[in-house]
Amino acid sequence: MENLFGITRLGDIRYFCNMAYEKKIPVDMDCPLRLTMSLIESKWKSCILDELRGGEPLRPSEIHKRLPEAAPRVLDIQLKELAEDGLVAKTIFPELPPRSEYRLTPLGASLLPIIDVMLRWGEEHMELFEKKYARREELQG
Amino acid sequence: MENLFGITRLGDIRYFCNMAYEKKIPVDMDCPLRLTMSLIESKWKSCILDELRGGEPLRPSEIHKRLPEAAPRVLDIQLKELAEDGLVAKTIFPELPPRSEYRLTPLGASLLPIIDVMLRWGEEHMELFEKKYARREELQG
DNA sequence: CGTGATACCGAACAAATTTTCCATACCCGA
DNA sequence: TCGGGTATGGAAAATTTGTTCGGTATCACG
Repeated sequence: MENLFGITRLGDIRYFCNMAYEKKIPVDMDCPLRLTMSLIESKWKSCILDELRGGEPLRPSEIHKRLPEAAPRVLDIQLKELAEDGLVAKTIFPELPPRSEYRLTPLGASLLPIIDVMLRWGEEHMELFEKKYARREELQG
Repeated sequence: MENLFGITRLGDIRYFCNMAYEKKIPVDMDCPLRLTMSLIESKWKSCILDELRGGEPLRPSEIHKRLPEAAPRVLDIQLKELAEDGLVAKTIFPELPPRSEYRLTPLGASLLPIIDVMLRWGEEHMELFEKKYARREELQG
């Protein structure tokens, strides 16, 4: 009935991914699809994984530069969540000014085929959606 | 500066998917990854596509039965969005009591490889996340 | 006549996510 | 000293998404 934590029962197993936000509704991980989606569905996570695909570690400032449309605060949060979920590893160097690096873990790298196929699908169908949806040229940016 | 429709410029191309909700921030479809994600990232869309994968059309009531944990209202909304995005086709039969069917379009079917790879990844890593995340046995449902 | 199934939608509310602004603390160069 | 870059986080507002309840309408069954 209620959706409060511990009361709603969505499945036999209760997990809480994405701990940067305190959730009241547990992620239902009985469903493999929803498990996978829950790890990558936030706005910029798939893009972050794509930026890290090469294997070389990236500093947060570099990730910000490569995804300039993302609010820096969101990238911070999503990097933290990706790290908590074990998809990226963070290395902090005890230096000043501060320096840190994020790189894909093997678990995160195992998601790359998913990123690949989504990327290809998007490239192949981008033109279709350009035509499909109304273009709002009258609004000047 | 502002995020109001028509003011914020996120890219050269402005689209508004998921028209069941009026959005103020346009979906940035310059990025192929975000285009693909925007079509399937809602809570139950990937599951709906998975249910329709066989090719045979399903009635809404049947989809509700197969996804009992989803709120019926959400399935209605997401089916509508999937139809608006061209991923499923809806057939309305002029009968009483009312009858309708949803089936995958070729465009929607072209997403199935993505669903497949996400489903397999989830199945292969479900056990890992069962161990990884705290089990909340003390809360009885 | 009352109940239930069918499909769908409005509206208010709850929850989750993103955005925005500000703050910490240190270093470097002008 | 002032401004900029570095990494990170609090906090509140804005936005998006999901939930819940109730309503429309018609038919069939008991």
